[in-house]
Amino acid sequence: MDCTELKNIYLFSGLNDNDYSKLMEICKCKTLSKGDIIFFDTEPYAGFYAVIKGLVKIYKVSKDGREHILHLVYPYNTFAEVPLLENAGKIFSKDFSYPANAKVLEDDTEILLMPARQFVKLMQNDSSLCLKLVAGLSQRLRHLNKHIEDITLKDITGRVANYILNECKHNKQSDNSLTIALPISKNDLASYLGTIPETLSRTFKKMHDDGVISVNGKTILVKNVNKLRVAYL
Amino acid sequence: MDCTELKNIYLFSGLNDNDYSKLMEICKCKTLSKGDIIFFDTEPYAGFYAVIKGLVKIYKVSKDGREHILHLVYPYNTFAEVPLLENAGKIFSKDFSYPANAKVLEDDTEILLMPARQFVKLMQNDSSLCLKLVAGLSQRLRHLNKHIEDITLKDITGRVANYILNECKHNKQSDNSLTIALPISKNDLASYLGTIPETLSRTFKKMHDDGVISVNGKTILVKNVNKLRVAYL
DNA sequence: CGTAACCTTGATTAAGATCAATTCTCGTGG
DNA sequence: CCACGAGAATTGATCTTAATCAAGGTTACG
Repeated sequence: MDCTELKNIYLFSGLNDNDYSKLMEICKCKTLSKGDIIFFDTEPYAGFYAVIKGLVKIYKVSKDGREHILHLVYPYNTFAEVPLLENAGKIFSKDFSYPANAKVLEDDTEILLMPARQFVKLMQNDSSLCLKLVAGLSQRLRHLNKHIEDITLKDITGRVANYILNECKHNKQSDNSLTIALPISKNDLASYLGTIPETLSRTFKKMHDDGVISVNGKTILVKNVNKLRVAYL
Repeated sequence: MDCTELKNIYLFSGLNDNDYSKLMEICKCKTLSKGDIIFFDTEPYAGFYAVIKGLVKIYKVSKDGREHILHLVYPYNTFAEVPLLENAGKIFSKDFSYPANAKVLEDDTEILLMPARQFVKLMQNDSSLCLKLVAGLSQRLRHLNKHIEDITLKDITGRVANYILNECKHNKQSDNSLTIALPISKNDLASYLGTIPETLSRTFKKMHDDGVISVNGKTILVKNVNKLRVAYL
């Protein structure tokens, strides 16, 4: 792996070359397969990660075994920074564990590990890196706030419509009809939206019957973006 | 107001005196009454706030008028930092608006405004402040993650039990029976827990019938902490 | 006092979860 | 290349939870 990948990581974008070479020195690259566990929420904290290629899910399991996905981590995003950054100012202890579970969703997923102690040192001596972190964390906070809003203020149909509309933003084509490809299984999507596969399936069906979308495997053809927005959201 | 109050703000704790006097220079103090609006989510962003005394709620309103409380801000906590910090690195634009609504819940609430532009300058030239921000933001991120976990993985009874148990932590007394005072109306508590007053009332009633708690106005007598944990959570 | 906001209680309804049964899809080994 | 089996997805029937609707009761405060 070369420095280019580091530069693409949003949390690190716009740093100078000196910073990058320092980061290069301390990070460790791994290639993983679908289904691999990166960490459990019981494991001692070793550092945070960045996804270079592939897809990772961060999830929690409730007492009765139900799983809820907190984040889907796409390339060039980082995860599990919080325990590190929250305690960087203080003496760093070994008692921390990861805040959730992380599992790989695609084959040939490449991740970078940033070991905790070394990264803290770097951060404390580098104010531009520090400013970057402030910005990156704030962005994450905003996303999380949005997520809470979505799951508390919208019903399932609204959440699904919202999800589809967001996906549309990324790959915009002709204005009133386009296709999106689900990056995850419908099971996982259901969990991410705070529901179960059966309900998601029924919701898709209802939208299909309303003539708004048409679903084929992991491909969704959005027939009427406007109606999607107006009718459900 | 004196510097002591600034030092008590968690986001700023442990800075040196030079930092405090600089912060003092730029911040503005206000005293507000119950029901006052601090900002709406439509207003242009002016800076972030710290609560010195009293209580503030941060909330969103859904399309059909339902309100959901995202945070309750207690003294020495800050709110609305995200838009500022997220964009500190870039040129600061005036197009931002606040991410949610903020309303005062108690009379004689004192808040501090940190004007955006001035604070950004300060932050960019002060690495210890910057490190503090990283830690503070991370903590917030953790709280939010916890909140998501709570509202997605637990039913209402579980959320209420969870809330009570958390309050118990703060004012711990004898181990198996104690009282807590609700800092907010039951309406607001319901909204914070992602439900409505009727359901909250019924949940309290059920817990009372089970002999676990006893509610009198804003005072809750927890009769059996253990049962609360084991039976509902 | 009197009025408004807050709280409680009951009856009803609706949304979504659960349970159960099939079908579909796809990767693997014969 | 086909067959098999496992996981994924769909569908239907039923049940549970919590929201809604409606009506009193209580509290706080001018």
